[in-house]
Amino acid sequence: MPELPEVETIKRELQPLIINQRIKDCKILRKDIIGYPSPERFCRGLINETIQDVIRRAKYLIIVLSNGKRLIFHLRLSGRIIVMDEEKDLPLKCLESEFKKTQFSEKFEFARLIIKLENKYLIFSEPRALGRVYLIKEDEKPDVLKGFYNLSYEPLSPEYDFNYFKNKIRNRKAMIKSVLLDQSICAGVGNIYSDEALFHSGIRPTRRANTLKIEEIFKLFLAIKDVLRKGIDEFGTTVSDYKRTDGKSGNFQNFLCVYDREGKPCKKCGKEIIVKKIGNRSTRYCPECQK
DNA sequence: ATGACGTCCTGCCTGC
DNA sequence: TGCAGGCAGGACGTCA
Repeated sequence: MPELPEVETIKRELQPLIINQRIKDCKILRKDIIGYPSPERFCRGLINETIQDVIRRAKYLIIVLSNGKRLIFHLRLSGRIIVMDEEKDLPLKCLESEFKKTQFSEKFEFARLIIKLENKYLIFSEPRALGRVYLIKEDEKPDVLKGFYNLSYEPLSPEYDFNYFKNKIRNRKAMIKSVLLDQSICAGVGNIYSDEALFHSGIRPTRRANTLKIEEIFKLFLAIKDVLRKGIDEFGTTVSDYKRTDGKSGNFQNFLCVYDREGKPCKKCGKEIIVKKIGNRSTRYCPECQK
């Protein structure tokens, strides 16, 4: 599941591949992944634009186009962005049938959107079809992107300082795990990095946020930044779906202490890592190290 | 405003 | 072997 470090990795890998490329064509293979505007307006608005930059905001990947337009991807659980060098200069309507039974079939199995650039294809693949793509003009703020406009500061930016974090969480009565998943509090943090940050700060995920002591809030604040930075350094976490643009896996799964480790011994104390549903989300923690 | 919970979606895994 | 059912999970809608 692509969280901040995974999307950051994809962004970095995408930049040298697609910046300055002009969009020649666009084919939507599944209409409901287009979050805004209509599929027809989406394609029309994309063609002939030039890619100026690739940036990231929380878990959103943003392709900045000429004329201030933005192509925004949310990968949700299983979305992938694949760049494929152009083998043949095919019109997009022939592309699928041409490639379906070839060595590229894997890349097209769950393709929901194919964007044809000057000498490559940008493929948005999403088995679970929960991911979304939006195209917005400079002055547009569609309701479907409400969450995007309510994000907190970037957790790795200087503005995301201890005071900001403390003020956001200290009056919350919900369990700290749920609070960390709130994108208006911890933009870009998802299930993996929230569990890991709680482990490293020794806090049990079921604790109510407003019961955390100041020292604990500080430990948690540092741990969030640490796991995110480390996640980026290791090219993200691959446990099931996430792959980099070239199909390679990330490395951070090798450093996980609790996530995906239920039933295994804690790396610190040896006790069994347990899993518990918190707010409909599986949450892993060490009952010994996290109080 | 906040918190708890249901819904979306579909591949994959488990169990009978 | 095959099929049903549950699970994964980010964001958002609904309700109290």
